[in-house]
Amino acid sequence: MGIAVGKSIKEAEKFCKENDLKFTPVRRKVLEILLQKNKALGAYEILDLLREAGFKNQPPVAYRALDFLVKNGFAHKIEQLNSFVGCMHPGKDHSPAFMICRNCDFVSEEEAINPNFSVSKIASKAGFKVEKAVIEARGLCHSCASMA
Amino acid sequence: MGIAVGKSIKEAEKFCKENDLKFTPVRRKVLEILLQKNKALGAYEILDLLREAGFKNQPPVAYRALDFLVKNGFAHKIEQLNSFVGCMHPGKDHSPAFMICRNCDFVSEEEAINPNFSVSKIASKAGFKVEKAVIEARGLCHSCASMA
DNA sequence: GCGCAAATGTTATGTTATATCATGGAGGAC
DNA sequence: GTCCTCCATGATATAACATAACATTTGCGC
Repeated sequence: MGIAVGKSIKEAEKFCKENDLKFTPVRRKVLEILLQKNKALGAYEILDLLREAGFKNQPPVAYRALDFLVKNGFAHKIEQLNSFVGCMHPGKDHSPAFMICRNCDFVSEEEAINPNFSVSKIASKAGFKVEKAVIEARGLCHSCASMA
Repeated sequence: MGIAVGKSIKEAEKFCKENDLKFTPVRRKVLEILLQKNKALGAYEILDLLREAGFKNQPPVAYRALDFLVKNGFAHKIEQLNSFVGCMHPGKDHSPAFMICRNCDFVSEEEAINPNFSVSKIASKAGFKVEKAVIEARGLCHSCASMA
């Protein structure tokens, strides 16, 4: 396990303790899987990895853990891929924007907050009150672009 | 049929003629459905409406027509809902941002282009080359917000 | 008419996600 | 400590979304 993964897990543990959330074994394991793989994984891929690790592997096992992680900011869903990534900036209040490489599937999480723009700004013109914004770009990551 | 719907259909027809695209009956009908309903529809809802209109209703019928419409800019997929909307600004080169009301399911399409912001700007810091950006906000539309 | 390419018809299946009810386990009230 | 409640998990089933693969038809240039 990378050291960064261990650190993130510890932070999640601490956050849960402070907020009366139960960081159960299956939730911890799913977060470890997401952080270790460091790419977008579908629920059923996660399920396979859970089985390998000795957990039960019916779909609700993965979806429940993922719901928990997403709801509490430890992971994000990538809507375009119907898959999930571990959060790179847990704990902090943030507006993520995801960059999804079409060649290598790597997903990087950037901060979308920008004083010049915001989805809210577009929205307010339309009289719309934003509660959650999804920003996902598809394209080529630096390393794949330079190979092409 | 609303007059605006007829107008959009005519524009689509013209665009297809000019670009050697076949605006076949099923493609036309799906676009009509999307424009008339003026909200996000799942492929299987569209399929039901196609059947009512006398078309075949196996899944590929809807998905193929939707692929055509999305590819050519006559419709968009709303990733968060796994559903589709007719395009409000067809023909023009555009970067849509969608506002999805969680109360009434109405989806409005705004223009996200802004020279100062852009997903590309966030991306370029990350060395990422954007080919397509998905921006979808969830929240409350003006009319639902004022009722609350 | 013939041949090609694209669209449609048709069957089957793959993939993603949730509903529902049963069971278990930790922690508080008493 | 025991009972109770709440939430998590176990387990089964099915719903919802999407595509693969191959056959058939249609429109069009020659």
